[in-house]
Amino acid sequence: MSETREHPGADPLSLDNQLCFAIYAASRALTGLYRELLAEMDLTYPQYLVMLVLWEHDTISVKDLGTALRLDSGTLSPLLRRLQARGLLRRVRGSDDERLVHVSLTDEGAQLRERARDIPERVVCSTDLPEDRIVELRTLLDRITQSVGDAAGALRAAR
Amino acid sequence: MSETREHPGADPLSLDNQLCFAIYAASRALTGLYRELLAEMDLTYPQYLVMLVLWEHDTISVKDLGTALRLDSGTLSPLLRRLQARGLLRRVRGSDDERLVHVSLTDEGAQLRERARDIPERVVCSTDLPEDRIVELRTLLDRITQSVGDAAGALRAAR
DNA sequence: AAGAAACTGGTTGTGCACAACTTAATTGTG
DNA sequence: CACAATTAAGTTGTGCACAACCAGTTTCTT
Repeated sequence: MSETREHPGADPLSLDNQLCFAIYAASRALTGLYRELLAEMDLTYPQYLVMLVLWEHDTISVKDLGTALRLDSGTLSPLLRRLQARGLLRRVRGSDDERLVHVSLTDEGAQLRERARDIPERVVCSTDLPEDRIVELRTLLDRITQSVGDAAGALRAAR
Repeated sequence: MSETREHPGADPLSLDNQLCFAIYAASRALTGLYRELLAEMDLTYPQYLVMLVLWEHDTISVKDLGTALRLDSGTLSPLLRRLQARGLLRRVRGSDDERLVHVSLTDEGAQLRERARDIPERVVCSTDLPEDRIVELRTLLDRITQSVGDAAGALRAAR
């Protein structure tokens, strides 16, 4: 086996490293695309995800939001604070259970939905994959997220 | 069906949102697994990627490193500084072209390779996917990274 | 009822990512 | 040669992501 290489991008990494890097690279590429698509609305991709959930639920606790997006309060708190500062949502401490904070849309936040309507289609076109491939891909990725999350959790527990 | 829904048959999240979120979630899950596996070496996943490249190349410019990992100097500069501070690598300004900085392994950095040997296998086991599925997945992801990167670049150029 | 345990959300600190800008070196062109 | 354009790396600023820790509530046990 020759070690000759002139292009650093073409070096052999083992199979799993290739896969992990592919997921990592695809995630960043996708975030970059959303950056362009969301620029006019001045939203980041994680902020857009929060808005997607709110457009469906209208009101939800920080905890449930974190469960849905698999993000903890250390990520969500400042993100929600920024969206609140922009007037897109409200946060009110629960009266029944004061540990809960309920997040809900303002009118402005609800209206933003219209401006975001065409984003899903634009993204799916940019992926340049037929629908059956997309479904296949998502299935495999969900499996990985599940099993890898379990494995990481097991390691964490054993630590 | 207790919820008022203005969209009768619509999915909670459209297909592309599911795919993008799946990639985003898988990427974070994988990073979390690497966090556990790399904890004893005190490396982050991006740092591990840099070390992987260096274990292959031994010496490489910051520019080529950025090309290989698709990261810019704003990300790499502080990351490399931290690895250098730990004594894992050196950075020397080029003598021929003084704009270039050449990154190379110290003995300690090279030795770390042994301790990282079993990580690829442990990760591939945690994914719980057969090899053919992994290859398939990587192929689809590479296609997405390519086309989405192109689309984002086109939007960026048109801005 | 009283204390222990669990839960929710928040803060702080570290480390990516990336845009925008700066500095210094090299290259291209007249 | 002069000098504009380009390139490489670094700096600064913003925003995730997550660990670790904290404060206030609730809930479980005794």
